[in-house]
Amino acid sequence: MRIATYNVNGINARLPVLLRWLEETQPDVVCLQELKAPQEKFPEQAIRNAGYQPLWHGQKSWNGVAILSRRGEPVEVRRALPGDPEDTHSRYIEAAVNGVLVGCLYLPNGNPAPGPKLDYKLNWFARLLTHAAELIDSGAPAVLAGDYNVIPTELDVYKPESWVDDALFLPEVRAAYQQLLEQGWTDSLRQLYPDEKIYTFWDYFRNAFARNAGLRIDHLLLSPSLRDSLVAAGVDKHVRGWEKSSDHAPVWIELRSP
DNA sequence: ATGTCCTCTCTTAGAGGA
Repeated sequence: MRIATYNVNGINARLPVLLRWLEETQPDVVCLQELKAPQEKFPEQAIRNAGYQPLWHGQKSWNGVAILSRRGEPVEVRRALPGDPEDTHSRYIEAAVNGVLVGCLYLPNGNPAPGPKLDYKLNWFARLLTHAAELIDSGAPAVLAGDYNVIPTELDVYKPESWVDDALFLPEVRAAYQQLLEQGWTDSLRQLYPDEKIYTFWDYFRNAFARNAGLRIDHLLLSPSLRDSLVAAGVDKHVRGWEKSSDHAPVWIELRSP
């Protein structure tokens, strides 16, 4: 079972690239972030024509998350992260798909930091930690996939010294990510490739992709019950080089069928 | 400070977000 995550940076602007990638790699489950489309502007028919059943939570202009499945209907569990009914951002959606609980998340960026945006990010992260602990306690086979906006370690950024004051790399943000791992979640790519430079995002600025000036900020975290099912993982880096590409590349894992 | 891309609007240029 292949599960992928892809920050599309505008699903309607990205539709040709998304459909080309789906056709090429045919992941079973796909988590999308940054739809940048209101609920009614999601390209539902095009996604269905590609063989996927979609579940999505849109929002005008910003954010927006979706789960696509070609292995039966994704059964919605929730479409918001618990813990703050006042939070209006569409940044989390969760569904049961083909026997796995899939949480698709778009963690706040947090820049400029310090400031209210960093505060929002840290509060959101605290809610994620609470929910993630409950998922582990439930014993369900679960994947938390998405754009975490966290550079976990120095190995995950082309030039760490340039990022020390950035909200993606601040000590308190990295510590929160570390807490997820301490709860028992497994960072799939690092599990299989502990020492390799692997990036999932390259800025549109300054010719970043050509220079491989990238960051690893898109992650697929596995609950303890899935840890031993992980058989492969990777980044579809070539997609970042396509015409009209997102600034992120798709990231995927392959789980052994139970 | 800058670079680029996407979306929306007090829309065809500029602002906000990333």
